[in-house]
Amino acid sequence: MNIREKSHTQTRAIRAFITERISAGDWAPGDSLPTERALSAEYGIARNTVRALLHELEREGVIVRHIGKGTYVADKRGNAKGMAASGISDASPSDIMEVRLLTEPGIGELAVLRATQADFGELQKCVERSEAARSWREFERWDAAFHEALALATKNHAVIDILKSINAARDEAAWGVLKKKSLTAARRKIYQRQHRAILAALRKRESERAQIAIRQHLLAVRENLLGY
Amino acid sequence: MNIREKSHTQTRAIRAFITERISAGDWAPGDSLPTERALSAEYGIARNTVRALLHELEREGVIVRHIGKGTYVADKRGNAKGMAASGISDASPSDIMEVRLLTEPGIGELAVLRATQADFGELQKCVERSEAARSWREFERWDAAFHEALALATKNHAVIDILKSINAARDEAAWGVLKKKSLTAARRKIYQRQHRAILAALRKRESERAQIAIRQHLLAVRENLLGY
DNA sequence: ATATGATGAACCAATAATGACCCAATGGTG
DNA sequence: CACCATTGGGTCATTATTGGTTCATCATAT
Repeated sequence: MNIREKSHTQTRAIRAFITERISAGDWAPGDSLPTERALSAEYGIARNTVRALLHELEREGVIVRHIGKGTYVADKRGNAKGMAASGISDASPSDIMEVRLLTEPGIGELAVLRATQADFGELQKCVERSEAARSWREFERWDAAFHEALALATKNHAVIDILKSINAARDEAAWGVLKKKSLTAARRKIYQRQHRAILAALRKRESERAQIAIRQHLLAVRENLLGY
Repeated sequence: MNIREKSHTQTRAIRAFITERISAGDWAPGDSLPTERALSAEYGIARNTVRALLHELEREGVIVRHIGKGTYVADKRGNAKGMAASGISDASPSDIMEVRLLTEPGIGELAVLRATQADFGELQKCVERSEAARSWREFERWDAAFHEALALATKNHAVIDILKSINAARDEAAWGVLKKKSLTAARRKIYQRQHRAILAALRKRESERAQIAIRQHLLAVRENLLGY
């Protein structure tokens, strides 16, 4: 294939060439395409021209691009497969907190009904580890583990999978700054007390109290995270 | 296998390589993996990068790590394969109905707050199409669409994704028999009335009534589907 | 001559990866 | 018992890569 013919409409030919390589499976969905600079060099056209091209493809939903990461062939729904298989995408921190408030009290209700001693042990471990955490990141991880253990205690696979999705979404980049800023030492203390309160209510099989405790905890988290 | 390409998004390839060696039995369950520092040297990537990799694998339950001891291939749950495509797997019809009862009333609450006229139109369309359906399969599809439209009305991406997961799970094989058997003409009539009741409550922005209507509907579905 | 598209280069912003350094738990060894 | 090497846990500043942006300039067709 020879594309070396400097004409104004040359872009079209190259565009067709690239879409062909994509639809031919040469570049599979989820895969990353060569970088703009690489394409520019490979085809001997200016990077600006490549960019104009890719911009079109992006608008058509054929590809997805991210600064600092690369260009990916869009799959069924525009997830680059580089990221976590979370099942939840495009969700804002506000969205996530809302859905947590929606689901987690109910999860507590089920957990009260079905939790075993082993589940309580796991929850206890999470509480202790989170209290021993020496960094906000580590605290975050054990906090997430606590809420996941709560879901595991329900013995409901659908509940478990949903909470895993939520945790995965929590773990995504956009949160980083928010979490770090919101996790002061004082707030960690509060969260720890709330975690212990939740666990205590579960242990006593007090459904109502457990739900309220979970709700309070999540409201506190949201308040600190988002300011409302 | 050559991974020496030093692109700055190359850890994915190395990650794949490692999981491959694990699933190939190269590193058997219970065995210890090379140390972080060894892997770092072997693959020519920084130890921090290796750590990020292993951290992912740990979260996915593929490996277990202990300070001072080492990194081990997890031996227990068969999570080694990979994530579920839809986000929810292994969930029984009973699980699904439980999680629907847990979440959908709350979704109704949010929908009351945020639904636009367009959303009402979409819901209306689903109701009418489901009533015009000439097969139980078609009815099912519009019923699922109705509940998804409800989620869309919340404008919360996390809620939407979760309901899509639930719908995907509903659509799986194991349900077929149950659904077909449970969907008598009389029951379809009841469901239709309930859908209309839900939509009416939403239109009047009556949160409490909408939630109750949704709950009633789901209880009826569960009763017909599972007998309790 | 002018309009349009392509070019090249410089710079910005987000992300990935690195290297250097420390801490904490574990298991030996003297 | 004390000490120490090993191993994972974590932080931080820095570098490299990648898409995002802008602008002055050149080339070609009309």
